[in-house]
Amino acid sequence: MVTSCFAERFGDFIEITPTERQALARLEERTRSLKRGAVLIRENDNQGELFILVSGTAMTYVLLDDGSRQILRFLFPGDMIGFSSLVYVRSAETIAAVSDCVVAAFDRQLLTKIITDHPRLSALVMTMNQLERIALLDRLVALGRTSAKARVAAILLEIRDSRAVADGWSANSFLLGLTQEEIGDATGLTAVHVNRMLRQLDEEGLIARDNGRVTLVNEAALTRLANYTNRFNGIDLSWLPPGR
Amino acid sequence: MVTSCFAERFGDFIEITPTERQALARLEERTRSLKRGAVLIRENDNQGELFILVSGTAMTYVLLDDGSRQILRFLFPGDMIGFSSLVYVRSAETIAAVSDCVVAAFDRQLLTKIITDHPRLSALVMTMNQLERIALLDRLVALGRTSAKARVAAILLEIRDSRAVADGWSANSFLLGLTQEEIGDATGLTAVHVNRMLRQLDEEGLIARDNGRVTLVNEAALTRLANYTNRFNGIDLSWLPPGR
DNA sequence: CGGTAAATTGACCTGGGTCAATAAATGTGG
DNA sequence: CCACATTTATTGACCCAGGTCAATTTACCG
Repeated sequence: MVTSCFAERFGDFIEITPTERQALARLEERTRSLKRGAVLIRENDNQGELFILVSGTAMTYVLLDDGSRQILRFLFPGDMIGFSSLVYVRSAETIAAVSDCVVAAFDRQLLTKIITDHPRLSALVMTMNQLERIALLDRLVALGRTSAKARVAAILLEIRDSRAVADGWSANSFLLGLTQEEIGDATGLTAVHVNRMLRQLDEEGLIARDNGRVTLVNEAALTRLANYTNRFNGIDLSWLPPGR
Repeated sequence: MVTSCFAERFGDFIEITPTERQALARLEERTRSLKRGAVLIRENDNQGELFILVSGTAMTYVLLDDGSRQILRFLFPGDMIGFSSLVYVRSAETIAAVSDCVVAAFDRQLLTKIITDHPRLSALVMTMNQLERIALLDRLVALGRTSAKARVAAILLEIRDSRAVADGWSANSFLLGLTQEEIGDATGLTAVHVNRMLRQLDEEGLIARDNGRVTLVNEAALTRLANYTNRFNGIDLSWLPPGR
């Protein structure tokens, strides 16, 4: 049976046809392993390749002149990587492995072919792009208008839910897999302040920590505090064209 | 001659075929006028319609429980509106008119049809979505890692360049068309602090102001200060499938 | 077991927020 | 075209959330 990380992402929503599955499988033929910290695409690079994350966690970020870093998004298995180097001559963001990862590389011409031959997959790719846009949107709101504590709470929930989708099951205790500096760079805070916020959330009984492992003790309160919405719910694919 | 705001957006890059032009024109048949301040789509709404902005300036924002607002993006003629209510049952963001505007409404089924019949237009829609994603990304970086002054400078440049694309010509003096409160809600600042930053930029000789009109006196310095990249340059459409 | 990356914590500082008062600008009805 | 009402812009005084710096401690790794 031909498999595809990307297809699995939407397995619960739609039935992929055999032809479609085959087309998607072609995207994941050439895999490559990355060690924690390795850079896959550097800002301003362009090698004309796209990727699908097969396993592990990756992230995208931008470095500023003063050396500070803004992490834009964490990536999980099934995520498509590198659209910004598709549309622009130079990539707007750097993409790097947060944990050891496996990625599948494919040429942009393969995407062009899918768009031409498989309208429904084309719509799925659009959907993925929108989901990603909305993840950015949520983080943007958090950075612009919520407190440090809320942002840290939000990222804990986001990581838990993203991992749940990739792994297929959800637990309220999980390995975070991020350093406090990474959390800070994602939330627009310093590592020091992230530490203080984690301690507070801990002291207030909202979470418990044990070496990288986080337990969401009071998820409802955390969700409220963080102004968090689980974006994996409420997806609507009723507008998709039929499969080919 | 059939016209399309959306098509014009990419007129410099590719030659649209007559059939394509016709398909796009169908998206803009039903227009509607909006008064400044009117809400087109409310957060959590869903009427299953998409829009193209024909004239004027609009914005998307999210309101938080405490009443604060984060403006995500300003929209200009040719922008497609409402993708988040396409992919989700409920819209993630509110869309409202910043100035009096005209929008064209079309049913999501029309988009489905375009995806099915016109692969190249489908790729163009994807491109638009990416451009929008990258606009969010730039703002995210600004909010997370740059100073208030830099963010205000960035928004001035962004508005100027966006308007230039929509109008087809660029000037270093333009009507901002935003209140300082709107600038604040877009940059994650208070209106009061936006005012202070504008004054500083003015005093430092980077800009000049005269009622809502802004003149970029030292654009190079402003660009450097803001860490600004003009995303209307460097677009690559070489991967697009041929037109039908 | 030494060496480095990551987490913690305290002391202190500052960029941007809050509150409040005033002045300009813009709109509205008559 | 005027008088009044409502936004919007401006400025000062003061405050605090989150940053900076520096010192330890703890975890991880060859």
